[in-house]
Amino acid sequence: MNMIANLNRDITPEGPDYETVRQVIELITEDYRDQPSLEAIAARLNQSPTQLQKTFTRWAGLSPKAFLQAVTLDHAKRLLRQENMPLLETSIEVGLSGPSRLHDLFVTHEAMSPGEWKARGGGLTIRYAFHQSPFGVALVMVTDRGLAGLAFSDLGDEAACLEDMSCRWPNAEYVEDRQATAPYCERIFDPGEWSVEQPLRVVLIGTDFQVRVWESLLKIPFGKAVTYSDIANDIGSPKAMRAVGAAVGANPISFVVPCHRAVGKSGALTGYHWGLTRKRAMLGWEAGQA
DNA sequence: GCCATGGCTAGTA
DNA sequence: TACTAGCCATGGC
Repeated sequence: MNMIANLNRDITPEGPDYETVRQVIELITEDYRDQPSLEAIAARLNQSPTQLQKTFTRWAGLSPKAFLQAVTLDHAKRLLRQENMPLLETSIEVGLSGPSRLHDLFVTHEAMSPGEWKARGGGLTIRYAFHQSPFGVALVMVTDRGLAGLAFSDLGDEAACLEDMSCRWPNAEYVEDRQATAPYCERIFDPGEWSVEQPLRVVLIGTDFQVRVWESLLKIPFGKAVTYSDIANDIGSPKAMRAVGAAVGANPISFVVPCHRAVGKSGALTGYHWGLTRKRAMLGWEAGQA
């Protein structure tokens, strides 16, 4: 698995490849009509084309051109069409009864009781810290029951990011604690650490409906995509696709609960709480690991 | 009233 | 044909 090496390099502070990647995707997205050449992009970023090519390929496992193709409408449509059936079969048992193979990052999850949800985090101690990740700065939040939150931020926006997350559970007590969060962060972004024996523990804090949607998201395999209405079908409310969209958007544990794998029926990416650019990056990166 | 939806229609090139 | 803008039913917040 070459992605292990990729990730380790990215997590070190001196390997902020994501920043370069982000700018490339952004540029291409803005100017996609005139399909800027590698030379043109490199010039805009003040880098040599070969250097840019190398950085990008190291990060994504894909050349910039191939990466771009992986994030286009056509590709997303193909993903949806060929795989539509087996993706969300409700065969997987979810719940507290031990590790389920929920997408490739093995996860056990438990949901908060309605009472705990209503308390808006009251009585809960949440430890958090910012870490480097392949997708920019990551805010990791844990409780003693497991991972509760994962968010992303660009450099300099950490405060807003923390604010965004902490107002979801306003009554919780927040403690900055790198010691507590670091092991989670390493597990999540290092696929070598993904194992059935020691699944990642996550706590889903949300309404009943939201938790059902998030459980459904956990069933989407790595590198695949489903539509919002697929999810609506899966949870038994086929007409609630719009509500599903809202619930997907409220997912507090991005990446681990793969909300970036939900796209519109047309294959359009529609939205992403942490920025469409980041959604593209995640989808393209996953395509490159196959 | 909001919505990270989706389906339908009518108007363009 | 093919793409777009507009309209609205929908369900959970």
